Amino acid sequence: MGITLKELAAALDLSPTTVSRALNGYPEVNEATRQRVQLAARKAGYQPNTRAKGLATGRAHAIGHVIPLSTSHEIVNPIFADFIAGAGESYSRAGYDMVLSVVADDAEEDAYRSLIARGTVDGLMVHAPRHHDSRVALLSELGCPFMVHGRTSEVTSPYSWLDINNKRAFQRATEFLIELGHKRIALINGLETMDFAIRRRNGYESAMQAAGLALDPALIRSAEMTEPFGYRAAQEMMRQPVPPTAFLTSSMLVAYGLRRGLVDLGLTLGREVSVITHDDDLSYLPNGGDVPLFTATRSSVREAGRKAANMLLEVVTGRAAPPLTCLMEAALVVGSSTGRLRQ
Amino acid sequence: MGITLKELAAALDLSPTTVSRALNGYPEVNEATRQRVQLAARKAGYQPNTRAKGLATGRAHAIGHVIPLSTSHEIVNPIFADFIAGAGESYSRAGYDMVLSVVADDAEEDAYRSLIARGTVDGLMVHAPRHHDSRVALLSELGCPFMVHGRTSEVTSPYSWLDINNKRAFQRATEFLIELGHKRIALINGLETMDFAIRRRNGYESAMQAAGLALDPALIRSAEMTEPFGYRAAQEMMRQPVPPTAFLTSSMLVAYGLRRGLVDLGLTLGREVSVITHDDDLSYLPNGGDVPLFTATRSSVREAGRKAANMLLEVVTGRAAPPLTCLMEAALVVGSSTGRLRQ
DNA sequence: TTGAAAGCGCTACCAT
DNA sequence: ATGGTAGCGCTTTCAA
Repeated sequence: MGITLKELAAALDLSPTTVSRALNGYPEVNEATRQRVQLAARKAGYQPNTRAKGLATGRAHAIGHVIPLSTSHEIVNPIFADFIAGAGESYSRAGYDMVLSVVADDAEEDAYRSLIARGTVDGLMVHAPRHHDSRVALLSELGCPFMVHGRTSEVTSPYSWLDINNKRAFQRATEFLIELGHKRIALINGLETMDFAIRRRNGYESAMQAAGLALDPALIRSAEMTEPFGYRAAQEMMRQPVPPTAFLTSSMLVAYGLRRGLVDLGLTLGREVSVITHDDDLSYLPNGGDVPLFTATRSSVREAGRKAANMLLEVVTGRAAPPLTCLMEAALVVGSSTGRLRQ
Repeated sequence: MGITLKELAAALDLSPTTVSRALNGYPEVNEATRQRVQLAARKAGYQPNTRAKGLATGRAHAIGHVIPLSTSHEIVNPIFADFIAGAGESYSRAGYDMVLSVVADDAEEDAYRSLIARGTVDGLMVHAPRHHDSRVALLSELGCPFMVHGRTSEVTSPYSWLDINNKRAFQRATEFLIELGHKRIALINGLETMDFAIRRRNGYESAMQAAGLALDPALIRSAEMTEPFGYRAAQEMMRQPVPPTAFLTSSMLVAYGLRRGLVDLGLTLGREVSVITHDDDLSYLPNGGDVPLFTATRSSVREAGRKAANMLLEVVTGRAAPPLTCLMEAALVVGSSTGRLRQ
């Protein structure tokens, strides 16, 4: 370990009280004393013991993130990882620690309870909310500050959240494809137990209906967003009697699977079939026309993580009163030839 | 919060001492008393305060992972996320917390120092070791138990690590391609400041040299493992006077870029050009012949995380004395048509 | 088998 | 402006 406050005080021939005050910026300390203390602390490499400080103040200076194991395909999802990275940045900057709790599916609620009851964290971030999600009620009841990345429905009490405007994003993407003349647009959606997937489908359906286009169930598919899912969706849908001319999807992994599936069928992307991805950044492609239409890039997701974490910290430190909410618009990059109609 | 030990003791008309002993499995407690205490604790939802326990015992019951910000392209790397997920599993099971510290590049060493000095963690996991990495010396000096995921060179003191046998893996993959008749094999490697990349190159070079094949610098490229890197490598290499007939690479993202780059050139994967990926699992592809040769799949990386965490816990709890080491062989799936020679 | 009491390192209240 | 002291909630001698 390092040196303790008491030892530091003894070395300076001061009381622990004064040293503590000097280090924590209390005004009643003589400026000369403060300088002396700070210098000595730095020289001795003094760092206050987290646990002792926490015990005395009643705050953990830590924020918890709970990751259920099944969802941990999820952790592999760049969206998820980037969000965590962004949040971690904010915590570090604020002098908070991030506690990640990876637990079995059925132990998720216990994990929240435990983190709170043991006093390990001052606040919690809730990931991947389902359309109906009991965690919001649970955490409200437990009285621990929390922030949801996303939203959930049918919750009576207000709660803090930060979300991408998924409905609007998918609506715009669909409109774009429709303007290009597409009529058979396939939606390769995430699991529709998830709130974000419902919203995306709503956006897609709004745009289709507004354009007077029929909703063909054969063109809508929903599952966990993996590569195999994308691959199979591409293969199976293109083998239908009347295949889609465009695919709209939401995940980098699904998009990879889709593209591979289409290429394996001998189709040329952007000519014979279009793939519009939600979270894919393909701006490195040489042809400007191949820039994707529509992206929630890594940097924007990380930004979301930073922002959500900062909002949570506001609440935790009492600088703001919940609920705090934020609806971010997805970045929209226009000019994609991958949205081009079959010629 | 919850109820405290003292309150629980008062309610049971016992001393805190006895309650503590009963709950922590000390043998000298009357079995009847223990039952009574455990029942009451469960009913009251009692959870010991982490910080108080830590203060009293001197252990944090937490393990730290430090993620430098620049590397946090890295966090997006499925390999990295899966490892964390696996480690998190082990920690949870052992009743340990995982503390993730995301910090600016130049603050990495400080982050380690701080985590240790503040007593926030009992042990540390070191990620993405460079070929020459000062962190091992630092942590050895600080005397904090740690475990490296990977290895580093030129370190005098022994240290604990868990690594994939990268050299052997790439050697075997190269041999496989050579057996298929490939002579111009491109290596699209990770950043060669990283230890794993050096080892992979060594494996590749050994196999090439053993087969009497020349090492063409034009066929070796090294950079951070992103999609754009793969795309550009494919495009540029295939435009050389004598292009490669096969690509050997190490990352899912690079492989995606590579494949897209090749497809954009109008080439057919597995027929005109081969791509062998280290960490890609494409076993979902319908054609058995398209199963990838060579994988460090998500599940195996997660397994590595679990294992590394368990080893670290062994050291932290004093059940084993460092250094603990483990060299895992990469899974090898033979029979890939993506390794097929140009026909 | 149980309990009293002294800390762990820090903060915060009450004095001076 | 500085110091004494009582905890925060738990574990751990030492006694009984």
